[in-house]
Amino acid sequence: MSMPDMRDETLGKAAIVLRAARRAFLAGGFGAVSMDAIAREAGVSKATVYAHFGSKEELFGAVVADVAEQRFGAFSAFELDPQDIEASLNTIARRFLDLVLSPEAVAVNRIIIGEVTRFPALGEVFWQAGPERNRAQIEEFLQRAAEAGSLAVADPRLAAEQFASLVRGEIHLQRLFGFESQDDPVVRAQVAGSAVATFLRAFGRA
Amino acid sequence: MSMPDMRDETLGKAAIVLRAARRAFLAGGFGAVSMDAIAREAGVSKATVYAHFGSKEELFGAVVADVAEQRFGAFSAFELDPQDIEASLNTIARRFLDLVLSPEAVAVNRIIIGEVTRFPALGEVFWQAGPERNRAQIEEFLQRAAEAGSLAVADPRLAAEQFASLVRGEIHLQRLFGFESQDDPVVRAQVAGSAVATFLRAFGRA
DNA sequence: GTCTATAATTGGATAGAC
DNA sequence: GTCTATCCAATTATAGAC
Repeated sequence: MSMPDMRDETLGKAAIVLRAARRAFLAGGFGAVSMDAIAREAGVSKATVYAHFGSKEELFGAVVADVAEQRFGAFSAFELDPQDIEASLNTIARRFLDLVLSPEAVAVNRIIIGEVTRFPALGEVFWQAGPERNRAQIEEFLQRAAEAGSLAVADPRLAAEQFASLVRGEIHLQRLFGFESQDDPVVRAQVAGSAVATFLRAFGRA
Repeated sequence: MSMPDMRDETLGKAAIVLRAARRAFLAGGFGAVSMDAIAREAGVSKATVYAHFGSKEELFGAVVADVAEQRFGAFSAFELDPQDIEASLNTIARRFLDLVLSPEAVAVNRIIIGEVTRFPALGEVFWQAGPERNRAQIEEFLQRAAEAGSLAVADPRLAAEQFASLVRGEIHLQRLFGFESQDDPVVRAQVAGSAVATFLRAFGRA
């Protein structure tokens, strides 16, 4: 349970530690962050950290679970109109891109990918919480659009995957590789627009 | 300089250490591998390791440079016929997919992404050595295909990015997240084929 | 250059008082 | 539950002999 709006004073020590650990791990990864550093940043002793979390691995797992519980993937497409197909796809593309390029999402992705060898369970958990939810949302909309006759989509699941891949494009991978450039909204809108244009050439009705 | 075919006896100690470090880092990442382990695996003393590489960071950087130098990205598309567009695109897609899904490529990607916060320079180096080369190869072919009248591509660079994104698809990200499933060639051929089909619907002439 | 042995430090984890 | 103080193992790095 994450309580981002509460002041430290009203939080239990466990929550304070968890919050500090989250900041630290997201910023530095697993290996580069020590329990000493977390305790220091939380303003408690290391013994207190261990009173609530049995080990560094356990604390790390709790952080990941906490982040995942915030429903990273959840962006909705339910209210969008399948008739106005180009505008709706553009909206979806922008929401999706803003989500996957957000600093916190990038940080979490980096950590999971970097530590999945050491913590094999994390990959699946996070895939379900993130990309899988996103794909489901997109698929739902494409299904509706196909039924409304706005798109020629035979396999909505595959089309949703391809749409997501097109929108993510190179920029997502670049971000994972540490490129901080191209952060301006203009580039994002352009990337999203190009992806939608290509998708519509492949699956559009007109 | 990587000399993968040479026996240990003919290699200098530096090369032996580098090779052992490469195996170790690729298997376990940076944080989980100790200099002791590398020295042991190389069959030399730790002092010898430090005689050739000043620090763990420096050794890690040398490994990354060594891997990058093998031209990870280099797959060629020069000999493919732009007239037989579908077959050629399928060949490109398969080569590209086989490359990015190869265990070594996945391992390197994981490490770079996981450690880019600690080693900011690595990201750019590897991007140039990998994805950028691939994109250039694809772009060159699309350019030729456009000139031959096989494709309706206005912006070859953008089209190459979109082609690469479509082919990589979800499966690449899944692999980075640790999914070892779907490794059979049938799935790969199917993924590549779907990507090419969608790409051709968007950019094909017929 | 290479080894053995060891220094120096870090970092995960705990004991014991309150 | 929380703190101070500490233990202990692992790890980076180096000294000194050959």
